[in-house]
Amino acid sequence: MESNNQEEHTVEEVLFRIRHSAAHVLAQAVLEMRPGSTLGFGPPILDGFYYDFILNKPLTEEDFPELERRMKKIMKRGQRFDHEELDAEAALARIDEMDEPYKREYGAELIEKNGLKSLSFYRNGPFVDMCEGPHVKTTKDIPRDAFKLRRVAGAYWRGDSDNVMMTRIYAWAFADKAALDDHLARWEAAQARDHKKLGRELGIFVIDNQVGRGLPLWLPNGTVIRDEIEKLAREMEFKAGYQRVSTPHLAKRDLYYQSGHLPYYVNDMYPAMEVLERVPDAADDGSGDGAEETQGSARVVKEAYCLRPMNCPHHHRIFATEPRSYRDLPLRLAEYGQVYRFEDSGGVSGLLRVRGMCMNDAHIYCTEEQIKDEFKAVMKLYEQAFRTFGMDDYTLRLSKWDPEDPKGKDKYVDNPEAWEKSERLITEVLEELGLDYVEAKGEAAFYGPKIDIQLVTVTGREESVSTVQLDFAVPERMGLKYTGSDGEEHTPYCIHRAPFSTHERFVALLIEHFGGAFPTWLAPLQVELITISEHFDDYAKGIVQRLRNRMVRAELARSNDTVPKKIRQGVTRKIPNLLIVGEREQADGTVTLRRYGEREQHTMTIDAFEAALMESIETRSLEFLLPRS
RNA sequence: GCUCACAUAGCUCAGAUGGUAGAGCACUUCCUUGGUAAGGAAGAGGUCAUCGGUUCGAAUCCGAUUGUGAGCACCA
Repeated sequence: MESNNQEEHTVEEVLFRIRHSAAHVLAQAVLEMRPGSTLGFGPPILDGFYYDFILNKPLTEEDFPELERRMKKIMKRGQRFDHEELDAEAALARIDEMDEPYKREYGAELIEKNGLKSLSFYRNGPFVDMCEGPHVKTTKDIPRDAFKLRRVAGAYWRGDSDNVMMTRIYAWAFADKAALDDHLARWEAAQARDHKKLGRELGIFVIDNQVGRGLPLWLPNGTVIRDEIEKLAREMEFKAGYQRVSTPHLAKRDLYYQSGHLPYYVNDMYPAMEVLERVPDAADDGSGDGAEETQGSARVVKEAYCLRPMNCPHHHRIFATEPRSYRDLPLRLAEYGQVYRFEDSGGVSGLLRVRGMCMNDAHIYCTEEQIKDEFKAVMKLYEQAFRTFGMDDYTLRLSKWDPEDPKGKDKYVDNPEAWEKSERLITEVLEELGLDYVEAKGEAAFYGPKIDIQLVTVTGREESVSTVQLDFAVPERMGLKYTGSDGEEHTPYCIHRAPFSTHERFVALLIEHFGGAFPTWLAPLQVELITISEHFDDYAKGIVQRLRNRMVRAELARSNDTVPKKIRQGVTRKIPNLLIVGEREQADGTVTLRRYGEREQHTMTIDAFEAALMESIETRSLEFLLPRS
């Protein structure tokens, strides 16, 4: 796998040229099939390319075979890519000639805003595109058997939902057929790990539309996994000095006005539940102002409740229940709290994007001097958590505010000084811990900067899993105070953190991470007993009971099936440990272990198995530690 | 929310051009008591997502609604 940088760069550049050129060929073929259509952007991407169009008649995936045929024909012709650089005036004239309004918009912007003196065009055969290049020499240099049209989707012009929606055609493209085939095989293997698919197959969760979109029902197997994660989180938090609290799923709407959440969140919240009160006629002046008229009386909103979109205000109220001293800080309040967010319908998906979720939440109230140490402790907690699951393929993202964002006033608390200070503190934490991270401008919470842990799902989407956020704004809005050593009142800082994310998102990622084959400590069913025949059921039942007495999730496979079938079903269910028992085992007081994913079997005494099993569960081992024979 | 596609048994899917449904797995019963990835037989299971329209007749054609998937936007 060793390769020097120069070589790698060359390979990447070749791929870039191929994909970029193939995109032109796609556009060319689309214009053949749909003359008069308009072009958007058509860049190379990670595994291929796409091109955006305004089509005058829709294209669907059914048109792909013909589109691919036309593309191959163009490639066969070996049209030369000719580069042409036109000065601003000539360039705009050229685009007008092409009658491409979106290219025109972009070209004009490049000239006016970016101050380009000239624009670059590429022509191959009859097709001209405004484009920076570079390209391959001729269309023959695009391998005809290494691309595949993938999907048609909608995409807003320039990624702005206020703009027109274009039709985007995605394609895979590689340097040769082997690379494409390899990619397709990988992609299919990834689809098999999709948490939505495995979640159903393994009985982890269902989403029932009589209950509601984005509101998962956790089945018994999924609930076991949640419970195990929660147990781990509680242990880690207890050791780290957290205290647990428990608060309701809703609160009066006014609480969110006071916390300042409402203006930022109103679109993400379920509509408030309003409790109406009947008032006499006289009270209604007929204006209908907040009142609803019903025969002879009017109803006014007496109180309104919101399903909470976050737990913090509840915890803040707990902080406020008694006078706090600096000696009480840091105060760490933890709760697995259920929250509800009215996610846009198009975004809801499986367990990764839901409308009801249970968050591994905690709020750490501390002084300014304590921020860095608390942040560091939280970062270590993450690291430990992720290591436990063997997850190391993630990136840290330092999410900052964007002072230049035109919508900034609606997105962020307006306090530049506090933003700068808190971002500096967090940056120092990352630097002092020696952690690699990327910065993301404009991704901060409204109340402060944060560090997010970003994971890539099997379907290739990047998701935030865990988050640690520094909040310099809300405690003040909530009027939280503590008495400092100086005898004066001060406002605490608040650190919001969720190392285990939400159960929904975390379990989804764990399913994909383990491909549904969970380590023993996490597996819904840890041990299944398989008897050679019914005669050994009593022996097996004794073992099941013995394991259950130690809180091991063990079951006896039903005896009517043949041994090969029971094994097949156990493997299909991805049970980590199958124990086969028959005459030999009964006679010797042993069990024969067949581990998931292994064909080799290990016969050992019940005692030895139990000891090894308990060891791997208690240490939350990713492997099963076989006893030494 | 937007674009496109899709919706048939618990699951995975088949059902050209309109004539009211089929397989495998799972499930139930019986036979089988079998040493490492599917033993055999029988049975039960469907208002073809919902509502409306076209038609003598709709799973099939049209429309709306709901849901799902892939993208786009959003993602505190």
